[in-house]
Amino acid sequence: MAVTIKDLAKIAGVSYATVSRALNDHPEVSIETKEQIKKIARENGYSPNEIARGLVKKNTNTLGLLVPDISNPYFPEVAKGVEDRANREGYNIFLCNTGWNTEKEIQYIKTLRDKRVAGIIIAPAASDTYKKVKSLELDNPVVYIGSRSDDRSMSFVIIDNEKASSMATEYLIELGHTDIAFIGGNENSVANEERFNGYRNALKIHGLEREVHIVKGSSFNRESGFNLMSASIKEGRIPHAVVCANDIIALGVIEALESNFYNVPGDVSVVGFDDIAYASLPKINLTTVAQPKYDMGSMAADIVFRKIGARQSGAGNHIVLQPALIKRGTCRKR
Amino acid sequence: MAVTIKDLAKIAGVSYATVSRALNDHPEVSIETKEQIKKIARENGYSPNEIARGLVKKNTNTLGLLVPDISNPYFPEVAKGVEDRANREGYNIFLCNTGWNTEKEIQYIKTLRDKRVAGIIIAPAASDTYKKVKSLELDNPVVYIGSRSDDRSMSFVIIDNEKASSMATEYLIELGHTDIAFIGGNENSVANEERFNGYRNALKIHGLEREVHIVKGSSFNRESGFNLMSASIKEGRIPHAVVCANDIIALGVIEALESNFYNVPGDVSVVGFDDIAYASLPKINLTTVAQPKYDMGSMAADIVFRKIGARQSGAGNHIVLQPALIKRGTCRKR
DNA sequence: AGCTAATTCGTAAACGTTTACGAATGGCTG
DNA sequence: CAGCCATTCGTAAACGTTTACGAATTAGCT
Repeated sequence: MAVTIKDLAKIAGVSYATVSRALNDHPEVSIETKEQIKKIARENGYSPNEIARGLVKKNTNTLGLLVPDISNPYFPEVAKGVEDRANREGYNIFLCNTGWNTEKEIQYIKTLRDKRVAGIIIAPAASDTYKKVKSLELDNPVVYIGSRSDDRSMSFVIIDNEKASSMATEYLIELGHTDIAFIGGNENSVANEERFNGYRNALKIHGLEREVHIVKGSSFNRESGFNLMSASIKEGRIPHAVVCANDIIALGVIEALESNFYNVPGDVSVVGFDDIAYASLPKINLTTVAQPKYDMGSMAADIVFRKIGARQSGAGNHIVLQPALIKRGTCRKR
Repeated sequence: MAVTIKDLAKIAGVSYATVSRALNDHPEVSIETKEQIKKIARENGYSPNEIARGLVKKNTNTLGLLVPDISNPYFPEVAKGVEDRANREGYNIFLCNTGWNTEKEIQYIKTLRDKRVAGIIIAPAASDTYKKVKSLELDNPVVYIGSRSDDRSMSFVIIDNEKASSMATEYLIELGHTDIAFIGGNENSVANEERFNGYRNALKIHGLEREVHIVKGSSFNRESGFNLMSASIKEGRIPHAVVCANDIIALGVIEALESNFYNVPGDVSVVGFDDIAYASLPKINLTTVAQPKYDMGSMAADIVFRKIGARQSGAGNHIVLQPALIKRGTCRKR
């Protein structure tokens, strides 16, 4: 159907090798024939078959990006970072929404591998993502984003979740809160665990350990935050403050508190995590810890490209960026 | 580097055609050799080269999806719809963020064409997207999502933007507002235009035409909404109500109003468009018109697959879904 | 003129698959 | 036992490119 390089060759009266060279601006073809061939290509609406080209060049100009939930405003931001960076290199990205499901993750990674993507960027769904991926023994460079495994051979770009969470918790402690709860997201998520650890460590350091008020997480979404907080309220457990594993969880938590006539921050202080765009709405005004989402995306892509350049896989690249506590309106002195 | 079908053939002591057939479960190879070959494939970590396969099968199992701004929560939702539907067919999707830029759109489409995607789903950036795309004379099936051109040969899945906008405007009129403003998004966006027309028609029908209070749009984002409303306020133009081309614009509008000490809905009623997830937050509680975002995505993918099945391109498929006015808390009787 | 070197192009192989066609083997029927 | 069909596999071509190698032509130089 589509016009190929051979068709052009027939029209131009040259061999198809010459056509290929002309279109790729090789020096060993004369200016005139180059012009001629390019003209013919234009006139016939020729479009190079990238997949044929990819076969011989062993390069698909394609990256894979796995995110747990593209509906969480955190991820579109990193996706943009990845894509913009990839674009500068002429690469496209496969977006894969894993739904916090490691099965689906592996499924996706396998097809990305079969499609011979040049690299894979993973915002992992759970802690066993790492082993599972490792067991795949991929040839493709992989870089994790948002959380890390302790396997130093893997590359990642993260913020120090634990420290960030500690910062948030200590801020709450400074404000005079002692009964501080943690409401988590997916329990098997590494980021969730790190954030929980940061929270607990901060309490421990300030001698508040016995006050730890854990609400086990379930999912990184509004409903989960709402339900967990509601349940806690129903049990009569009303903490002074709550640190949430996520901004959207925080939104659900606030929703639950206020629908039970607890004022935020009047009665309960709340701090989120991620600083999604909607956290800064005056009506929301959520105190939270910010991550450089876009930059994390572009840096992850950057690492992939470095790995592609350097032929040997080499050691893992590790980038840990600084979080920032954004003090807004959902926390108050007690 | 990677193990190929020929390597497996050598190990198994059969021809590589047999290997191919075995791995694809062709009937003409005996059960035993099939098992044998599959075992060898597993042991050697064989992964089929999809791009080589794609070359001969002329099929990449890949779709392209163009969205203007993945950061607008509307688009991740349709992206999910597209992706989930595509996944059921074993397809992956290239996500392309066009930034409301038709140049970038065309650029993307060209590389998608070169990469021989099976189909392209476009949430167009502007009204001239249609002609530009048409002039590309693509072989790939294309379906538009979110807005249509009058060229009936093109496929699309949309809601009736004009009607939806009319609904919203009439609701405002019913509530007793007469001075109703429209704050738009990107001016050359078709959806924006349709929504503006719906607004104006509603006013006309109710004899309010002279009251039309147009604030020309600039972009589909919060800053734009904020700036336009702020400017209007600065000029002393405080409408009774404002219909926004977008939820995030509405958020910006509300922000501007309230930071100037106008109460919503006490002083000014506001209605948005899209019903993004954050519109339903109690603190936001935005009255808006909802689109079945996820379904629109999956239906668009559906059309693509139908087109792939039917060899001839055929007529355009047109799906127009029903919007729903979601009455929440940002509108009040006057 | 004769030789070398540069320029320009064509031939063919390769990338890793799928698949049409044909060949070999074996079993069955009459 | 001849003939035939079914089963199972191999050979080779094809998909649309890139590129190493070599051939042909021209130009430059002595």
